[in-house]
Amino acid sequence: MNLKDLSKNLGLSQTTVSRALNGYPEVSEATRKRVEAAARAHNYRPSHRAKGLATGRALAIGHVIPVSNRHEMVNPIFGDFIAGSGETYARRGYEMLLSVVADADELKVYESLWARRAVDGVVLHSPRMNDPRIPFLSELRMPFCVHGRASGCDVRYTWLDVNNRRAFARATALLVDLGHRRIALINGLEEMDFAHRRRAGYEATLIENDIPVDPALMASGEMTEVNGYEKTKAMLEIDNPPTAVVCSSMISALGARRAIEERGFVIGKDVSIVTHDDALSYLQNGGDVPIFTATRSSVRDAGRRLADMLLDQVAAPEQPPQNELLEAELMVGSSTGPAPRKE
Amino acid sequence: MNLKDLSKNLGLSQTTVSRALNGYPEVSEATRKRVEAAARAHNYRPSHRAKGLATGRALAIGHVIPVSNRHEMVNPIFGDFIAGSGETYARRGYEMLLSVVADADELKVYESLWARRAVDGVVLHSPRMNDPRIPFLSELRMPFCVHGRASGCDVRYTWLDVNNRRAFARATALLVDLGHRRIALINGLEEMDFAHRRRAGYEATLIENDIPVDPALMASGEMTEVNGYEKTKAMLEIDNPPTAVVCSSMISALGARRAIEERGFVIGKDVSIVTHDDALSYLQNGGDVPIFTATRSSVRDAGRRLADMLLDQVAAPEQPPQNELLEAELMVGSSTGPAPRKE
DNA sequence: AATCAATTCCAAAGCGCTTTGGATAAACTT
DNA sequence: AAGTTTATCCAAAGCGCTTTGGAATTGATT
Repeated sequence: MNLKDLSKNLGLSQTTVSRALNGYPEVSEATRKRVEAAARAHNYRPSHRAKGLATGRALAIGHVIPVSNRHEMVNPIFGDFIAGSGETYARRGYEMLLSVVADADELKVYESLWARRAVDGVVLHSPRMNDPRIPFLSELRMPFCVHGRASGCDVRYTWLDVNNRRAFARATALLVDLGHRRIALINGLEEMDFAHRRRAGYEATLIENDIPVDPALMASGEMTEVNGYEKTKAMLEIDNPPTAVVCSSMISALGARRAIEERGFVIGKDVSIVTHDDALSYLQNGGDVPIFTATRSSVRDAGRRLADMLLDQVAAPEQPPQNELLEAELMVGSSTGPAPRKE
Repeated sequence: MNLKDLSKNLGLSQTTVSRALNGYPEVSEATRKRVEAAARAHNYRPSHRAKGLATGRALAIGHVIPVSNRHEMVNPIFGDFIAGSGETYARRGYEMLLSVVADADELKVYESLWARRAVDGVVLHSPRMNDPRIPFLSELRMPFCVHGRASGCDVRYTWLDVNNRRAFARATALLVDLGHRRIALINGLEEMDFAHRRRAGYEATLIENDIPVDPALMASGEMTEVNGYEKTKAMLEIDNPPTAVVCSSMISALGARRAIEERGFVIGKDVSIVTHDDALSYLQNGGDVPIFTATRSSVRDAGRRLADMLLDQVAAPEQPPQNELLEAELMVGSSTGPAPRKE
């Protein structure tokens, strides 16, 4: 059933039917009701494609998922983030288009999406420092919105980020307050902007408290269980090992826990853990009492909000870019305790 | 830059340019070369939307991601699965459209996608037993492909599945061979078809070996860390507790490990674990030696293959449905060992 | 020299919608 | 009664592509 058939059926012109369905005022209430009823009865749905052609808008937002060609890794937060933004798109009548792409080809994919007018805008994931995608998209004049930020990019752009620096400063401060002085950092990949900010927060707190920043206690890598395990394990073997670990993700924290327990230590007693928790649906941080003491910020909420910001920008491209900084909440669980006394 | 401009630029008709670019034979090689060069020079990309309108095909495949409204849970395998199928779509010139939807509204979304001709077909995720979506899509005559199978559906349809029954039979047999007789099963949600098959494999092996099937040793639930932990913990507290656990996912297995170690037991000595491993990129099962003994089947490969099967079906809808059953490989890691002697 | 087939190209219609620029009829002013 | 609004509707163009049904040109065949 298409517009033509429907209007023929009703004895009206396509114009009138189209206007009736899209809420234009130049249609009497009586005919509008009649049209709406007929549309429902015939299960009529306007073709998204034709609508897009006619209006020049794609009515779709692109998400380009970079698959790191180093480790073929898909960011585990991705599912929850998409779930959040998907809600917004559904509510506001947009489609979500996904492209999975080796990160080397990413710029080409943006260009192609835009040239074909396949989308009205894109969400940029996992920004790196001085991320080349940001000036590229700016120059393309394609609406976009970044999940995170990129230090070193001087153009203005829309972003939504967690206050990573503050979160990790607070996490570290909590451990310092508990008497820890050998605090390790298991961070994400160094080139990622969030990792950079987290480290800055961690270092700032150490320095404030006159604790030396020791490179031997700082590791970075993909946020996998195995990486968390290996980095923690290595650190526990050095002289003067850490009594506490700050982790960049629940998954690395699970690895850290394995390394610690494998060595016969008790979490929260011999070695404490604080981790960042993205509130992933399949990795809830325990029940009433969190397993891990954590800085928590829901990535699903972020997806919801970010999609709204992007759609706003698509609707009004001349408006100045919006920015939003979310604060993580610090939840104390059972993985932290006072630093063990030196014997 | 659109077709019209490009053809004007070349002094050719739109017909010729279109044919040159789409590889039709009624164009001389010389003009084809010329057209291709010009297209590249002007960075011309045909509008996907207009192409779709003209051909009647959407050139897109839909993935409807059900978000369980019970637990707001996004399936963690989703990211890797999408990464796999995305590769196929990119290679074959299709887009991937994602709809995130509360599972109660799922049928409506399929209907809408099809009525609007927004997609040429859909991938059906997480089939349940007697899944109503399968007859629904069949009746809609919409091409679809199931990741998994659904017992109790008598219509023929295209699917790709892991041999879950065999995998879990082998996992259980391995434990029986090691002398275990109290073997627990931490399964996914009972209404899921894969959980049903896994349980069937588990039970069959027990019965074959004259081991009683004890309901007290069988649990099911969402495959989260917390659920794995709680179910395992509860089982360890009963009389005659299990000496081995078969888990439905790495994530539950991490929870099981936590419960076991918390009680002071050593994995692979006091209690053994075998888990199914979907080979998720962020949850690799260790390095050279697997952490967990596991039945392994890459969900990313499944995504790649399934997308190919669906596109084949879209291209030739009259062909009979294809089915593919993948065998999981059994990898022995350090989480299994002989059953402890009764003291 | 006329016919035929093959090659190469094109004009125009059509996909399903929106939107512009009226047309018509009814209601209101002067 | 004539002119002016207002409310309601419509015909047709256009979005950017594909595809049908020729037309023009060339070379080969009788």
